[in-house]
Amino acid sequence: MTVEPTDPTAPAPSDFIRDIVAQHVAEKRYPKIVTRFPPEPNGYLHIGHAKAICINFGIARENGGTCNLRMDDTNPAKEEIEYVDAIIDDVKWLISGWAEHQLGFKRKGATPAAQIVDGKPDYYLASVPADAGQTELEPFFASHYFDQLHDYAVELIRRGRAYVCDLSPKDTDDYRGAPDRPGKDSPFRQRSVAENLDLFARMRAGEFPDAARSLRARIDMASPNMWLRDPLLYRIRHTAHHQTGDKWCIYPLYDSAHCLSDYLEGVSHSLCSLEFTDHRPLYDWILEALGLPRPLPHQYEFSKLRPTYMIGSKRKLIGLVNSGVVTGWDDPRLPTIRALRRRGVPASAVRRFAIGAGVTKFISTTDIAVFEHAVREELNPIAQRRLAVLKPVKLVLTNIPAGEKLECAATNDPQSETPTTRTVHLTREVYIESDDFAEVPPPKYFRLKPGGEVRLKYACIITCDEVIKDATGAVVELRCTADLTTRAGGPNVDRKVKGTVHWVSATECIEAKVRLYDRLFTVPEPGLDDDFLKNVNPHSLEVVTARLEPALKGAAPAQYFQFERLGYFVLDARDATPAKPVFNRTLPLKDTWAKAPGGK
RNA sequence: UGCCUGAUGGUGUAAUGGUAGCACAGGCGACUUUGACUCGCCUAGUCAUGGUUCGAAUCCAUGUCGGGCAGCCA
Repeated sequence: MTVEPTDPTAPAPSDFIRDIVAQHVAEKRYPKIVTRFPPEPNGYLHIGHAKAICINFGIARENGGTCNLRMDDTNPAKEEIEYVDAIIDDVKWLISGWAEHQLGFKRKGATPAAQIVDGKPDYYLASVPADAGQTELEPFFASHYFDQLHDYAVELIRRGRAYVCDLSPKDTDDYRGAPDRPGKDSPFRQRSVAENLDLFARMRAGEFPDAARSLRARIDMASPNMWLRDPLLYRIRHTAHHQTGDKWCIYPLYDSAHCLSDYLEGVSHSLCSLEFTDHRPLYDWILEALGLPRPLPHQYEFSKLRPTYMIGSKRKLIGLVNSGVVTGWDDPRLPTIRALRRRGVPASAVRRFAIGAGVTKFISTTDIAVFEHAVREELNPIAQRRLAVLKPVKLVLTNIPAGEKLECAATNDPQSETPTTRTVHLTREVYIESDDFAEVPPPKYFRLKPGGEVRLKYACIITCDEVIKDATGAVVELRCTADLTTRAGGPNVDRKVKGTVHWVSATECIEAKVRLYDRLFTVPEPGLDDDFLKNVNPHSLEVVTARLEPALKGAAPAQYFQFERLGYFVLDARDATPAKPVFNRTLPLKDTWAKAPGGK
């Protein structure tokens, strides 16, 4: 797909959902296109969520609409406030520069307001742009609708569409039947409206212990769709909620809360992943049963984004963190948004990848190479070039006196239309990459070898005269001659040699810890195996002490660098200090040589 | 042996009854003071079988294979 996700003027890529939205826009079915991104605050966002974010915000963006960020927090037992801030932060980062004007928040503390529409009572909570700024804003919370949700539940009872059921959880299961076997009616199904109203009020008042009773929709215990077999709407949970404290001891379930939350916010298109397909008839049933006055939202499902070599399952992610395989939720090897960000992946690259994967109902796995391509595609034009040597070997230019500094102009941004340069100093002693020298070179090796020539990038051509080894036979020093006539401005600057090699001055460089990350797993689909920990790549992290050119001393977090011929790097925002820089390798450069028979 | 849902090169995706295209990956070559980038060329596909039609990836039927659903999780 040839989209430019970062270009705000780019035409929207078409897919089956966008086609539907376009049709609704054409027929003016809704006053405004409103989508939503509804994470449950019980974990961190990951690359899979990025797809949902891109679809929901993308469709809002393309239709002059809004996408509400809503915490789907109807289960106090599982959710924690700690995740809320992280989610907000991740979403804002991901849409920044692309769809931040679409982000819908609400005034702090706001709840849906009662209104009359077409003579009917109604509740509505409008969004305000998150970038409006004048007032204190917050995301939406399903828990902030508990009053209205409760009123809707009461209305369902009044309409004879819901009842209080005294069946235990175990009996409820038994009565439900199985996919190929109809369930049977609860003995409490025919209670009177008055009795149901009374019982539900007493549930709310806290008269019954957890799970003693529940509120159920009265639909059809013989439905082939399990979710229509009198699904639970409310359960009793004597648990405090991070938003509502101990105000409630009954909490709505996903199915009763989600559709109504969408409605309350004026959502037009509720876009979610495939596993909710079976819930859609229930989503529609609840909204229709209530006879609501405004246009109803509708749900459409798409398949998740599953890149190879990554895992999306919350449980497995927790397993990685708790087992100590990774250092935390933002460990750069993880597919969480925080981790990707720390690793040096720009938000635009996450978007490019997520959008490029397309929107379908086909359950697919996306080659991680597509992700890596998207990252390089975004980084190549913007990353500042620098020289760094990861695994140094000393090289002495015997014809340059100690103390002499030869100025060389190094290009910062070769992809720019107006490239700029900085100065690096060529000195008598430099470091080059140990990979760039071979005493017995493989075929087609055009780096440095005994008696061979190579260009020190931005400097000059050198010849290797002598190889010095230690007692164990390891190469400790290369003694070379520099041909200064091949420097920029020199008479032989245009002399060609096959190989060009990066280097840093041994006397001017700085030391830094550099983390070389590789994919976390050794198999493309680690999630397939329940014992996925055994597929962890033991070499997913290598830490080296590298030598960097002095310009890197002033590096700031979120500055993207390309260490020439090596890859893309960023300062580690968490562990680096001014005195002790730490860099993370985002990705290595593509390396055709490494794939060649002689290469590595 | 229930309901829902899907199937296009190795991977992902487009073609909405009219030339099966794009991207990634892979291969070859050009360029190169990054074995990067860029550029050129190449490899490779409609799940199967019937049917409708002048014409089918697309519509119909049957089959095969994949995924989801039996939480008081979302």
